[in-house]
Amino acid sequence: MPTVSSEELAAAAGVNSAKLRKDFSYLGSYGTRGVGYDVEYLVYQISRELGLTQDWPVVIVGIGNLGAALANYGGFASRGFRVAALIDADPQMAGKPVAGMPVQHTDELERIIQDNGVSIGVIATPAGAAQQVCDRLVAAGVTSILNFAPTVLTVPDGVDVRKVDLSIELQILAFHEQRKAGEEAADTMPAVAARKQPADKGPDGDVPAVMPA
Amino acid sequence: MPTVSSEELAAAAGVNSAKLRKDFSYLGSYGTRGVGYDVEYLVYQISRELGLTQDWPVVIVGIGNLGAALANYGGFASRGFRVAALIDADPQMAGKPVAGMPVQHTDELERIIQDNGVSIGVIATPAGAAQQVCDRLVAAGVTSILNFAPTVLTVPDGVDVRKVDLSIELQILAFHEQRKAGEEAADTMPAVAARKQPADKGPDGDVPAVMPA
DNA sequence: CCATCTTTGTGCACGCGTTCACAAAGACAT
DNA sequence: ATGTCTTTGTGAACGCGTGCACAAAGATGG
Repeated sequence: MPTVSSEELAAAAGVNSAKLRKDFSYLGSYGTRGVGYDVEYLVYQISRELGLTQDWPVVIVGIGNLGAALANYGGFASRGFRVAALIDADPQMAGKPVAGMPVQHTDELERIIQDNGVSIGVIATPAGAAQQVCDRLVAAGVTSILNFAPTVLTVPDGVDVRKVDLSIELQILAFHEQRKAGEEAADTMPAVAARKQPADKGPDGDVPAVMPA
Repeated sequence: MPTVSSEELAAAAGVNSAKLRKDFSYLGSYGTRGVGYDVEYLVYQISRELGLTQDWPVVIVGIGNLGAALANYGGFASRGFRVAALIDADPQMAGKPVAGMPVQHTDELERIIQDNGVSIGVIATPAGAAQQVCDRLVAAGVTSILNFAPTVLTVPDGVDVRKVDLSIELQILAFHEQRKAGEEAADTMPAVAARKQPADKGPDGDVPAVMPA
C-alpha cells in the first residue's frame, strides 16, 4: 500500500506539515500513525470533498476569442467539468463548430440549461451584454456564475458570482517589477514581504486592494 | 476641491474604514483632518504606487484563442500596459493581423524584447512549448512572466512567475455549489465560512490548497 | 480668536490562523 | 508479548492583521 507522510507532502507543497495535518483532519481523513496517509484513499477523499468526483455541466456564453479559448481548455474536463453548450448571440456563429461542438443561439439558452440541469454558467461576452445574460442564466436556474466580462454583476441572494480580471495578474507583476527597479522604500509596507507567488495562497495576496480605474 | 472621507470609501468598497486609513498611511498619503482625502491627489498617489503611471511594454507569446483574447482585452491599455508584439511559432500566423497588429514569428523574439525594452512576457502557448519559450524570454532579458499554460515553469532567481489556471475559479464555484445541495456538515471546516467572493481578498481565499490532478 | 465639529492617523486589544511540541496510536522487530 | 520507532492528531502558544476608540489636527462659524 503506497503511503505518504505529512512531512513529505508538506515539503513538496512548500507548507508546514502541522498545518497540512490539521487541514486533513477537518476533512475527516484519517492517516495511520507511524505510517502516513494511504495515497489512493487520500486522493479520493480530497477529490470528493472538492467536488471533483461529480459531473458538472456548464454553459459558456459568448464565443469570442476568450469563449473559444475556454471551450478548448483541457483543464476543465480533467476536473469534472463538462461543457454542455456554447452559446452566442450572433446568428452568424450558430452551428459553427468550436472545440468540436456546434455553437447555439442565445434563444436556446433557457431550454439548454433546463434540459441539461446546468447550475454553473460562464460569461465571456462583452461588458455590455453581461448583466442581461446573467439575468437570463439566473432566471433559468443557474446558481453559480463565472464572469470574465469587465463588469460587476448584480445577482439575487443565493447566487454565487466570481469575477475574473485577466489584467490583475499582470498588474501584480508590474507592481513587483517596479520595485525591482527603484529600490527606495520597500520598508514599512507590510504587504510587500513576499515577492514570489505563494503556493498555498491565491493569485493575489500581496497587492493593495484598492485600485483606481 | 472634491474630497472623499475614508468612511465613504470604506462603505463603497465594503471594508472597514480604519483598515482603509491604515493602508493609505503606508502609502504616505496624507488626507486632511476634518475634510478627507483630495480625490485627484489620492488617485494619482495610488496609481503611481501601483505602477499605473508607467508604460509597461509586454509581449504575448502564443497567439491561439487565448493569446488573441488577451491581445484584444481592453483592460490592459487602461492599466498602463502596451502590447509591444504578438509572437507565434506557426509561420502561417506570421503577418496575420490580430487586434490590429501583425503577428511576428518566434525567430524575432529576442530582437523584439531588446528593441522595446520589454521586461514582462505573457505565455499563452500549449503546455509543451511553455518552458522553452520561458527560457528564451528570460535569456533575452524578461524578468516577469505571466503563465497561462498548464505547466509549472522553472526560472532563475530574480525572475517572477505567476501562473493563471482558468479552471480554478470554476473549481471554487463547484465547491460551493456542492455545499448548497448537500447540507450535511458545513460545520467544523473553518475555511468555508464566507461564501461570497470577498472584495478585498483574492480569487481564491476559501478553498483548500491541496488538489489532486 | 476661540469654540465646536468633523475626520484623520494610530496605539492598543482582540481574534484567528499558523506553528510548535508532545502524548497517543499503531507498525514492526525481537 | 513487549519494546522501540515512526508519524499522526491536537492542545496550547505565538504572531499578525483587523477593528476599536481616541487624541491630534485642521476646517468652519460665531
